[in-house]
Amino acid sequence: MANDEKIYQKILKAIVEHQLPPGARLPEDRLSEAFGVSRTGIRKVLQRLALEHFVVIARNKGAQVNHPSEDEALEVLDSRILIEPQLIIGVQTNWNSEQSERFKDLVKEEREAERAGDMAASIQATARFHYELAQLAGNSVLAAFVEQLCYRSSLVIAAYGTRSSVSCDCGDHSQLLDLLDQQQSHQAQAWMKHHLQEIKASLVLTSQEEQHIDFRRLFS
Amino acid sequence: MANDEKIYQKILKAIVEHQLPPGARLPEDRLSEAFGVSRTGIRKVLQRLALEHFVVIARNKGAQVNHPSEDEALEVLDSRILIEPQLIIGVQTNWNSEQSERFKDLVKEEREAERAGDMAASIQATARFHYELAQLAGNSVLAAFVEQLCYRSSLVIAAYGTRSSVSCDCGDHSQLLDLLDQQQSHQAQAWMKHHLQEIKASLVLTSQEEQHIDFRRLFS
DNA sequence: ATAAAATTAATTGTATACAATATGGGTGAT
DNA sequence: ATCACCCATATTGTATACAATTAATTTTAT
Repeated sequence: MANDEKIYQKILKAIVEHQLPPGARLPEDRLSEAFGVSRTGIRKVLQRLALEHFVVIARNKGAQVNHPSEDEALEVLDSRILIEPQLIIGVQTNWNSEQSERFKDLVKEEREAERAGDMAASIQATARFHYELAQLAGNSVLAAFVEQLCYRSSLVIAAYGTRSSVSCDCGDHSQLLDLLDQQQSHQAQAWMKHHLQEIKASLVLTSQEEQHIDFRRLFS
Repeated sequence: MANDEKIYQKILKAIVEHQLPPGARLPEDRLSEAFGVSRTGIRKVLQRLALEHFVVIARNKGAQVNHPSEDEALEVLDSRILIEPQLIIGVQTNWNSEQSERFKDLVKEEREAERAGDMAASIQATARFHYELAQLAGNSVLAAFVEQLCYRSSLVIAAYGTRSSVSCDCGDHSQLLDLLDQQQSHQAQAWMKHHLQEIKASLVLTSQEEQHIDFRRLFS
């Protein structure tokens, strides 16, 4: 793998695993000495992360981890609700016992991470479950977009999520696998939609988070 | 607008309008002298175009306009078929006479460009119709993705399209506007799906384009 | 004359230097 | 004491220089 790519992966991992919280500044020279490359390589990575909405770059002010707005948070989840259930149709046609085993392993990983209290691993495993499923639908253009949306969801959860958002306790991913095993694609589709709506509903949007609080009203 | 952004827009325009055909090389120094900036700025733009699949960058070999594979071509269209009809629901709820007028103007632009034989303007207007419609659905995350898909479609048409792909002669966009005016959202949805399927069907996938031709068989 | 090898030219990859811009601290005036 | 202004510091923006790689051309040997 190219060196840039490695740096990109490491920073992205730190962001989606909530090691770098929304709003954290990412100064170029600090990163360049941390990774042992010049600012040139760091800039390249930061620009990419910015295009993918993981960081925001303000001119002459540098990059910081994106703190998604409430609108953005909802739109990311709504996008997944619109796309992922539709992909189940394609997933079902490519479903076989081999895939079934593979995804059962993934669920096992999720469970172990959650049991161990390893939130970072838990977040990664959950996202992987969703976007590897998307890949199975056979459209790599859509799968790449869903992958991005899954990672953006991790960022959304960092900003607005609760314990239940990450651990997905609206039921287990294994329920979906059972439905796929039984060829109940229509129910699997409904399950996916409901699952994502639960995640969306678990977000706490305070709706006044530093967006011009009306002090006059507050203190009179 | 930032200088980078202007250069990005110009190169992207040249690509989607088929001024720069698939496969065309994009040497950094040539571009840097053309735009009057150093290679640094050009590289930034090329990296972005690469992430968005408009160019491909081979290590130590530079950038060239992407020549989408047949798979990619079909997947781009399939993605639009999956998403855009769904967006019609949201479009209908935000539809009013003001929007109706705005889109009628856009269709007029399309017609004039086609009548004048200005293919570049025709391509631009057609793409705009689709992604401005997507914006009206109220989800800017999805709208941005659809915008990208529309531009990628222009590239797909450059590679595999026929006359009918660009001029969309499966009927006119104004038909959709009529359905929206009459609140026939379900039919509008069906129209959109059919419209995109027509574009997909108009592609000519020769299925042997320089992918290891069997010379022995050919000349014996 | 052909094919392999070596050299030259062209192009990209990376680091560094300098300029431009924003941020924070401090001085001075009111 | 407070506010405005200016300077110092830190950080990003852009250009350039040099290294590394690839492609092309010439040379040389068979």
